[in-house]
Amino acid sequence: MTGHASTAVPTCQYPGPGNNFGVPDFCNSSNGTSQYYSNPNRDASLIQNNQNDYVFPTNSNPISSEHLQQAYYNNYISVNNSFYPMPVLDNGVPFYDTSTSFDIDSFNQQQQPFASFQPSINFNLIPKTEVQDDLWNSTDPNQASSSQMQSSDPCVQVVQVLSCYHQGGEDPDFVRKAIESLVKKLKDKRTELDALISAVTSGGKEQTSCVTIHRSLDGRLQVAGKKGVPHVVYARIWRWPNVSKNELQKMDCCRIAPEDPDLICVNPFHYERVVSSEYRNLDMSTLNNTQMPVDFSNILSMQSTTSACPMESLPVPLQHNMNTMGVQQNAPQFPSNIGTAATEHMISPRMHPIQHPHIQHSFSGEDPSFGLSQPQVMSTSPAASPMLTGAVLMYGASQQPNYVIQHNAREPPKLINNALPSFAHEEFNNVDEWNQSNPFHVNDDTPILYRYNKLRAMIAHAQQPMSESSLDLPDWCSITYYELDTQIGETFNVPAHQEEITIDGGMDPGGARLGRFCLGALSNVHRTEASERVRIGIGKGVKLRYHRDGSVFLECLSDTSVFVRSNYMDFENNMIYGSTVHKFSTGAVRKVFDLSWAHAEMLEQQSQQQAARHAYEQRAHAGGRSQPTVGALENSVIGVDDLRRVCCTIAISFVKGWGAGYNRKELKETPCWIEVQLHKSLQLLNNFLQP
Amino acid sequence: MTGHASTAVPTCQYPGPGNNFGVPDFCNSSNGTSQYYSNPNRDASLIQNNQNDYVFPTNSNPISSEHLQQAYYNNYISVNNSFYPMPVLDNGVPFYDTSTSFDIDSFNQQQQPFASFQPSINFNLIPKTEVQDDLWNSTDPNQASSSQMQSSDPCVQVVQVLSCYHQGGEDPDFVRKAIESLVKKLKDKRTELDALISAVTSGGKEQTSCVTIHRSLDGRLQVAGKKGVPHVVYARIWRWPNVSKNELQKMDCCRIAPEDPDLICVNPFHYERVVSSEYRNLDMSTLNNTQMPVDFSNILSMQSTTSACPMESLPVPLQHNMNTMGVQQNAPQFPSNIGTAATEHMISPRMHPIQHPHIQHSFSGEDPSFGLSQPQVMSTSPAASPMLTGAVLMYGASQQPNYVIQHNAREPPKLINNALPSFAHEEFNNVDEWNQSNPFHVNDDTPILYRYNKLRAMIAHAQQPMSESSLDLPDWCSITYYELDTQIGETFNVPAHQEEITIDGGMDPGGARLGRFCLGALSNVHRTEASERVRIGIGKGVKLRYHRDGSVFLECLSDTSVFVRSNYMDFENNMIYGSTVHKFSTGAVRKVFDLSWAHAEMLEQQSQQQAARHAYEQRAHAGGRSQPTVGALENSVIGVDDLRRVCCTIAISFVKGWGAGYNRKELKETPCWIEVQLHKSLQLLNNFLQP
DNA sequence: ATGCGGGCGCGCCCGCAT
DNA sequence: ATGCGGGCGCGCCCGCAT
Ligand SMILES: [Zn+2]
Ligand SMILES: [Zn+2]
Repeated sequence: MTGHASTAVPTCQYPGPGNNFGVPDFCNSSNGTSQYYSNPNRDASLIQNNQNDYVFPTNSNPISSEHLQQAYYNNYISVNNSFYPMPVLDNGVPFYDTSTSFDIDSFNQQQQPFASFQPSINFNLIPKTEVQDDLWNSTDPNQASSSQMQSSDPCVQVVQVLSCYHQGGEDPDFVRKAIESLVKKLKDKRTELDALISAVTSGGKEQTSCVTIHRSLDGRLQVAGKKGVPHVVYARIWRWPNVSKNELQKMDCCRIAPEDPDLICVNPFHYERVVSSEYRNLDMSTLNNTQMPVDFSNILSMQSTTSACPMESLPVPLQHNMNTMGVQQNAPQFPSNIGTAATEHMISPRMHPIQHPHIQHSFSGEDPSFGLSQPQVMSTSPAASPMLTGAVLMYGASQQPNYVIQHNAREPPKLINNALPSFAHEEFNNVDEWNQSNPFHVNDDTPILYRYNKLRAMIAHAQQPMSESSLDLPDWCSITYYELDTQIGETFNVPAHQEEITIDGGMDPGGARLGRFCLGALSNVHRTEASERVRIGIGKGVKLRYHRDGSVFLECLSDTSVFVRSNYMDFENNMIYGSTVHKFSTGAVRKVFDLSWAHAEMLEQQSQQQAARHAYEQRAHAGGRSQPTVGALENSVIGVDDLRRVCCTIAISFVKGWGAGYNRKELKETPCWIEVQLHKSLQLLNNFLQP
Repeated sequence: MTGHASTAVPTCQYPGPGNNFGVPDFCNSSNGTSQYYSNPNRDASLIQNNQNDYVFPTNSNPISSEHLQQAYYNNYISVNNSFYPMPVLDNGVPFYDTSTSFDIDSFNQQQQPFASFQPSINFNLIPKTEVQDDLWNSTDPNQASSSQMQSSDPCVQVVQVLSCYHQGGEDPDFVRKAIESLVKKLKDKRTELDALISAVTSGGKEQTSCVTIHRSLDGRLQVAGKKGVPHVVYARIWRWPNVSKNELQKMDCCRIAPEDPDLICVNPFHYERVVSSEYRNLDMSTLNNTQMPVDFSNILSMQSTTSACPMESLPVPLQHNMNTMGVQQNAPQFPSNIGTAATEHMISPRMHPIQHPHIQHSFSGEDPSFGLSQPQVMSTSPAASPMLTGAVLMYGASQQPNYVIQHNAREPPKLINNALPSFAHEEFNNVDEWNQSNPFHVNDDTPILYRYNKLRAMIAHAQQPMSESSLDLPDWCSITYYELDTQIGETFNVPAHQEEITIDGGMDPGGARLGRFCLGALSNVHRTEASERVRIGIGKGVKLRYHRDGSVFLECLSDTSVFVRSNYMDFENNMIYGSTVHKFSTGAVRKVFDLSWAHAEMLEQQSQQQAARHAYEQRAHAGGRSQPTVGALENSVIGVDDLRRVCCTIAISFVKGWGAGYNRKELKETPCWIEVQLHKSLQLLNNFLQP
């Protein structure tokens, strides 16, 4: 990465001798009978350069140089608070900064090597977006329809430009056809087509007028044999790949009423994504059933952080049931190897630790995390397919956290970005502050925040998940003590009536009766020096308090800090699960678990998996051009051991932290730590896994 | 075959405990909201028996008992001069004879063994119609659409009845859906649906009113994704499987004008098949080109009747070109094994000799020859697929002829059916007389007569095929003499200027100069006694006269009869190629060859093969449910050695005949015979085979 | 020009879930 | 009831052959 100013690099490359990236002059159509753009001067915002140049309207809100500098880090230009791929420019001038003309020749000579006219770009940094390449260089005979559009047709150029901005997550063939269809519908409505181009290419930064198409009788359109609601289709293409109809709300700027019988506005920036109303009245009945308590000792015995493949220790039938969260029994045609395959493929870290929130490694152009400006990444494989719309936003079990949130007594949490080089460490008093200070602050546009808001809505409108049947559980949690990756001593069960438990460095082996789990009494012949030293520091340890609503609070009693893995706390702080270590200073008390959250998370996982299965079956049924691989499905579901770790456990390391900024990468490298298994949540999970 | 009266057996079998084959009562629909047949007494022609019986209108023209007796021979009922499969009846009453009721239960219990309730039928005689079975017992998931029709829906029963009468030659899935679609369109037009049922089940014997459906804007409908003209679609299903739009002409009885903008009549018996007008102005330019004469010695050297696989002696490239009549070079994706495979598979006889014109062995229900009442059968394989719509109607090279037409001097030809037992030998003065005497006389409904009429139209409107270039041929024919299956002596060439040639038993080896081919001069050390005796009987032999229009006349000069294979004469007498031996008595003179006919035949073969190739490619492209086999294609094309034999040769056996009624089955078993190769026709054939 | 054949989307229809 | 999703045919469109 060179230090001097450079331009962004697009995901779609237009090699060609021309210096500009342009749309051809619509006035010079060789087809005299075409009604398309036959008036040479109908729009004042158009500046005509020469007969082959189409000049985009000058962007009224040029991006500041500091924004461009930020964008420089990862070769993406940020527009409208989101990252977008930027078309190729070789004049050093950002695309939106001035009136830049597109050269038709650059479209027609894609065979020339890209480097020949882009010498200033370090090509090692250019993300290879294979799907995009397929889009343009496809030799698929199924794409014959696009060949009907002559390359001389200006529609084709517009389609190609608009295709550059699609957000991935859809079948490229579908995206192409959908854009082709839209452009065709707009070709006689020049103003609206211009509005669409401006909206999309500016990423919504420009205020644009409505882009309307005829509304069909049932409000759906069909593209490539697939039906969809128009504004949802195009919102998915250009804004949120996985948005659903219920989540889209018209903004005030849109002049077309939602109930307009003739027209529908498909301007993707005339809609905002909101929490779906479908969760307002969420049915939590699965929690209130009074079915007999089941034996979930198998789940309890799982050791996701210490076993290389914890699923292997389970009985085979349970593995099948568990790994796909009940999907298996509903889909007999489901590949039978999905169980173990998912466990192995999804949890293992596929991603290098990020170095800076703005210096993300970019993956496939189809990756839903593409352009995500949150300081967080997914555990998803970089080879993720376009199907990966319901991907799990979490760190894998052995991925190192990049953030620390410091929890001091009587102080708000403070975020420390340990992924930055030490001289650049940033500190924010809370996530909101961090967001506000972030020049690329996004609102609800990122998958993780959207997802968390959805969970909050579910939690807010759900009934109390603490049903009577949970009173049958003899213990509310069990605690396992580890030194490094080895369990020391027996798992310690905390009975339901003992709502407070202290885990300390004491030596009393009978402390259980007094609500104490004395780690000092546990012997380890292989104990390391580091563990010896840390055990001394445990001191008064920590206190866990169990509330009747199922929530758990943690208080640090020790003189030294404890470091906590609590995915509920990640959620509360809008951090991706597993991305953050929560540092508890002496006296700090925080809620480390919430049963409603856990239940909502399980419901959402189930929903995602059903959607993934549906998509898989759909594609498998459709056959032909985009046969999904099993891998695609694997990537979109979460293994049950992940779910168990996220939803049903808390881990506490004494004295020593882990992750970015610490010597130890993983929790299981810390000298002394405990994992708390929360039984009510495990029971919920188990109920989900029942047929 | 038992001697007592029996009922006909259908191609589709309805096992079930009920005694009747019926359509359920439409008045007792369980769905109260259905508008379908909700008026219990709207049509006086309906007689209600019980709530599950639908009584068909009594046929006003019951078939006479003698017709039924004829039908008894082959287990098919003849209606309207054609054979139709007859639904299962176990009460001994013909379906059309009285008001017979259908029992819904018989449809719903197809799992019971058929024999258990049809004990009076000799099941060895029942043709196994696999395609029909597939239609009813299909477990193809692609046919899920039909499952949407509940078995309680009376539409289903009507569809099933109507499906029984389809003529084969179409994709069964398509047929089913097409009938379903039609019945659905007619369900609110009770009178027209009744008319359709009457028309189809009576095979047109009943005069029926128009059956109309809405006419689409472009006049086409779509069924199972395939578009077609409605009346053509249903005419193909119920009358002529391979009919094309141009061949269908509205009859006077139809009340719907062809140009009616709203309605189209799909009553298949409101149309007649006529010779397509597209042959009226047939382009015979291929004959008039003045291209250089080509070497067709390869064709001349072929000995189709004596070589087991004559193609093998040809150079490989020519084999490829010849076997598929130019299809090969136009279809690079064509299976490369079609060449030799076609030669072997199509020519060998696959059929047992027929015993009686009305006692045909029935083949697949999809076979286009199904129900053919002409005293002729095809050389087509009995395993012919439904694709076989352009099948070759001819006897194979080694199939024995079943008929003799006696040609006496100054008398019209007289047909003798030697396939009948001797006590039942029938003699007719000509084919027309035979047809008139035939109670099942058909008009143009049989493929062979249709085809021949088409050829006649082509001949009538074609230019004279005798182009100037043919004058370049040094010889107008060559003659090969055989004893049994062995050629004796050298092939005898007849120069173009020598328009008459006599083949006699003389001994003059220099007779060629005088226009004589003296067979008596040819020696054979292995000569059999039979050949010795016959050679004595050759006497003055035969005289061939070549006319400038390319036709050839044969005169029998011998005191004994000669027996002639002349496919032109077959054509002239409406006999299937190879089905007939033409017996020439002394003094008889007949035209044995016509060049225009030969050329028309080649054109038609080419057309058929192109259609077959098109169909093959279409299905191969479509893939999925009805992938055609290479065999299906093989069956629809004729090998070039067949074409050479049919179009370019005449064979004459002295004294002894062959085929049914004679001791010798095949020509090559006769003691003394000659084959005449006609060079102009061979040149035409060769031109067809040029790329 | 005209017919012909095929691709594909909206309208219609239907089943399913809630 | 209502929404949702999907099947399938007619209308529209287009390319090709003649
Ligand atoms: Zn709008
Ligand atoms: Zn009619």
